Amino acid sequence: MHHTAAEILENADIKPTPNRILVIRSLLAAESPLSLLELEKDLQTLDRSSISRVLALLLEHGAVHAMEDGRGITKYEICHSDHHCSVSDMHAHFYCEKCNRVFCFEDINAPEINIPDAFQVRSVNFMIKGICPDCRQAQ
Amino acid sequence: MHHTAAEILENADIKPTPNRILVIRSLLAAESPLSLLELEKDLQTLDRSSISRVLALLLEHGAVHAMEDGRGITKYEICHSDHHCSVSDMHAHFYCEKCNRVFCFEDINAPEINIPDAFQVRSVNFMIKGICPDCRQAQ
DNA sequence: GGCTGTATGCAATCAGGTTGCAGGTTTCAA
DNA sequence: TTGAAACCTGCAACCTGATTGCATACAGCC
Repeated sequence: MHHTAAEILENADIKPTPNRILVIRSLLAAESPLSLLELEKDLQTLDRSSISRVLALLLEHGAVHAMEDGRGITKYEICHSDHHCSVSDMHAHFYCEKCNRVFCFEDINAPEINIPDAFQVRSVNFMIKGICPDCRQAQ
Repeated sequence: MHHTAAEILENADIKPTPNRILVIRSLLAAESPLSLLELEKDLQTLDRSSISRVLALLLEHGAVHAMEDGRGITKYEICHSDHHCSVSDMHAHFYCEKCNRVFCFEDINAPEINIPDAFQVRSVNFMIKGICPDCRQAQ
């Protein structure tokens, strides 16, 4: 379950370069999914384009999940399932329209979907939007 | 259920200007949700900013739904429930990663979500991504 | 060592979308 | 009927998130 950055890269069959390790560490340390720009802020020594390319590679190899928050901004989180991110892994997320943070509800899976066989499902984005507890209190 | 553009505007308490009627007609005529740029292509006489402002107004008054497809692009569709778009109205959508179209599954509602009370839910985005029947066949 | 392919950083570019502003139209009261 | 206020629209400029082209740097390998 709890892998190091190097292990995650090895599992995904990606060469562990310094940049890639830094990006994964940052994602692991975050308590919620991060956007490209949040990663850039966190990893000040890396160029945005480098982070973007690392994320694209990680996505391609299934090492991270991507999801859109409520504003068309993509957020990334480490995929915790060991090898295959099946559709049923996808848990729900909550996007706070005030503070723009994304929360994971690991225990709320995306529901069984029963769509015509002719559609080939690859992933599911299940985003609940509203106001988070912190922001409600602060109002 | 099947309203005219003017009726939809009246229901939403919005003054029916020509641009607004054109935008709604275009959305009604489309068999799937449209993005701002798709609307612009469809309504060649209207400026993109005008369409954008119409969409913002319609959204504000609950006359349309907005959803993000798989690439951070917002798509819009007419809200078919007569007056109040409660969370439970939200049906699932399918985004085809090949042709970028969005399909509605009107009969698949977003599931009951059971998240802590402290979170105030406003809307739900339930997007299934993959390959649509047409594109599978064309492969 | 020298070659090849990959990684990286910088700058430029792109795309979707919004905003500022000026001109036009509607509304409505005097 | 006139005039003021509010609203609507189009154009251009801008903003922001993200990607691409290109030159350099590096790693792995013979």
